[in-house]
Amino acid sequence: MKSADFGAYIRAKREEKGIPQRIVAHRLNIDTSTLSKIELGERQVTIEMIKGFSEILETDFKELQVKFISEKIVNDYSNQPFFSEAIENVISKIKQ
Amino acid sequence: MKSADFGAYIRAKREEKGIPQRIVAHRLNIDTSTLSKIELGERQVTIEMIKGFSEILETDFKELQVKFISEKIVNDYSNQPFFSEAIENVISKIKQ
DNA sequence: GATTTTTTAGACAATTGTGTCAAATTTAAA
DNA sequence: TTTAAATTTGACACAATTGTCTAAAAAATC
Repeated sequence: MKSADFGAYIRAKREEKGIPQRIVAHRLNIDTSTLSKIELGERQVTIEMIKGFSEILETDFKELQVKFISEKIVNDYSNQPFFSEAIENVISKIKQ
Repeated sequence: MKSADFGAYIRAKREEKGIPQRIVAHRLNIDTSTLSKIELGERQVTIEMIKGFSEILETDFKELQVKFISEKIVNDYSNQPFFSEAIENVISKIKQ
């Protein structure tokens, strides 16, 4: 599961705002070491962290949540046969 | 991650055909103990197993694959805020 | 250039999930 | 009902992943 994508995105946002890892890590109750690894793609971002990231990085929660979930799904399954059919099937399930 | 759903489905198909776990397990190179736990939802079905299941249970691969992936996605994320938006976003990514 | 701050790296223990084995239990067949 | 087959259970070793700690390295500040 490569996907340093999201971690890199977080880093970009953080540097944009000029906030050190120390501050973000504190908000998330994690070590700076862990955050560093997250940004480098060596640790997973969990969905529970998204709200915290959006708040401390002043990024729209909806946007970040959508980005996180959709990238995760694509990373996990897009190379699988019948991926698009599976997504269509998800939509069918939602609409019920 | 409850989701005994897929395991139960496998079991139903297997019993429909009257095939003992022993046979299916052998085809998948796993222990009957592992298969039992899979059917009971105590072990995960991996996507690598789907092809084998479809062959030994004489079930359409596409159908099983779609069922597996879509159920996994729904189980993992459907209770998250902006889930449907995330799925729409996946579709956007696919179409590129 | 020295000092402080930030970031990274590596080692580690803790946690979690895996498949297998052997034995127990349940089910089916004789 | 015995016997045999099928299924389940629990203990276990093994692997993968996690977050933290300490110290090193890199970057920024003075």
